Amino acid sequence: MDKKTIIRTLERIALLMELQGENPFKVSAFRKAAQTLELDSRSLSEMDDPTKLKGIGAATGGVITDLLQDGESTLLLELEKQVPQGLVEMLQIPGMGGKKIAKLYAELGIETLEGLREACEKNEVQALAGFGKKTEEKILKELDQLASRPERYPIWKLEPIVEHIESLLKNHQDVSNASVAGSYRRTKETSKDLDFVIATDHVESVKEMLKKSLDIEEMIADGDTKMSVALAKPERVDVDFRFVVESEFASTLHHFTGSKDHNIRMRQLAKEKDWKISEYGVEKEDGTVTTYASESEFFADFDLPFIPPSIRESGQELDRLDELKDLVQLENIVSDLHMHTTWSDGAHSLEEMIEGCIAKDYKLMVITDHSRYLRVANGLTPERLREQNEKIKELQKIYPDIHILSGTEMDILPDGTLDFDDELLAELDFVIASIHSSFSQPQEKIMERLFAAVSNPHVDMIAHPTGRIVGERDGYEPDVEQLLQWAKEYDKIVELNANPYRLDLAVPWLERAQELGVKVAINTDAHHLDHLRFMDIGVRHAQKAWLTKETIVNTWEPKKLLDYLSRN
DNA sequence: GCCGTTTTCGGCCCGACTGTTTTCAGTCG
Repeated sequence: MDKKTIIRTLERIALLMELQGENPFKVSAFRKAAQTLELDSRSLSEMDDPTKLKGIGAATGGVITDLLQDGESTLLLELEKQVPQGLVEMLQIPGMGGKKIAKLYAELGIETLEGLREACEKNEVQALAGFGKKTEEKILKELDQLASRPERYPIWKLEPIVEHIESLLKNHQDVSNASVAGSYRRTKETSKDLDFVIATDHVESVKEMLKKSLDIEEMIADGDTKMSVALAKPERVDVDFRFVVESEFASTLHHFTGSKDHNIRMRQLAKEKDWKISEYGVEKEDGTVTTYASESEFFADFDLPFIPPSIRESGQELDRLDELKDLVQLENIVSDLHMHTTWSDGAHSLEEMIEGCIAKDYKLMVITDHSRYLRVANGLTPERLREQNEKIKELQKIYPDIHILSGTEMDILPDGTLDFDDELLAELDFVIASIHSSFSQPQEKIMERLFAAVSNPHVDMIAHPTGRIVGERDGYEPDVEQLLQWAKEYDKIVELNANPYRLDLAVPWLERAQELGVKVAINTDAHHLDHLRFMDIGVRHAQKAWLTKETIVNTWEPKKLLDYLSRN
């Protein structure tokens, strides 16, 4: 029996109970028990007695005991018998929760999506108490859309939408403050919808502007303080707008940035002081409501430092405040170790990229164009690479304020050899190795290729180690644990590729890398000057794994990094 | 269902919106 199975069982029980229309507090007790186990970093065998944990009582503890003893839970088996499978799918329908689904099942015997459709078409649903004509119509409409709508949208699809909406808001005369909130602001890889908080004294005028400027497929809600729409283009994504007055902006932004668990922890903190947090401010013990000019002031009122949105997740961030001072920040970044120029498939010249990095106040940069194997990307032959190397040396004299290193992003070929020989690699300041081909090879072969790179003395870093595209493809699925072990053993850097398409490695692997003491570099892999801005997303992604400045080599001063690179 | 020393019963984070009602339940975040 492993911890994951226990957690999944408790969550499944909660879900099935919800579908029975159970008391929501009872349902959440099972969810909380699952979360308690999840948040405990110990494995099951390291735990003395999991049933003694706070939040686990007689019933949830009984489930754990059952699983440990018999490998199954009688409670779950019982529930699975009582609750038809099809009810779980009904939860995907917006507006349908446990209570309504339980009622439809109890009174009309509806247990599948198809059954629900038939009942609606026969107008049986609107006859139930608590249901009506509109509910029935809405269910039918949502059933039609169910198959076509993705559950979550990757960050790179949302980014242009967010930029567009933020610019609309910031350029509107009646908007004094506006920000995206929700999981997007927390830099989650994917989001279910978008949330915006808007400070204004003229809600109607801002709403009118948004209705006119956005391509809206459906108005989901249209109230005095909140408007929800489904966009038609470029994605059918739901967007929520919350309107507040300027003085409430900071606390509303905090509230709608979440996460839910972070907010619950904050509310518990407030409760200990006999205060009450709402999105409009903090109600003190004497009944007065305090508002804040910024989130920093809000946290300060609780004697807390500013907690970056990226780490507001499990609520456990409040137990790790002493680690905040070491957490990597954008202003700590002094170099970018992976970028392309017109020499291969980049859009800008060497000079332009150098000036772009100087504009970012970087102290060091590495030019890493593709190697010859990557024909589609105009990969450099050894001759052209040597030529580029010479050119960079000349440019270094023209730009003395930044260290310009000569590097390559060298392909690891499908047969497990490297694209350049050791003699050439030895002439370079920095060598990246990466896989761009034959993703579908068996893991064993992929690992053979990665080992060839890691074990080569000239290779400094493995770029985008899994080849994944967020929300699109899993990449070549290497044994990342093994790769990280090798990186430790051979003292190599693994990349956190900051391009929002990639964000590779993913957060759990970054946590593991730091745990093992493996060095990480956050790089933009810029193919365009504009891509240098991805550093910000990369840093926030790194924060989600609680990576420290020390772990991230591009926070290091040039001397320290150069010393490391000349270690052999 | 779980918790707790101002509690072993009564609250559990809190508020907006919709659709159903005719004062509120359900859902959502």
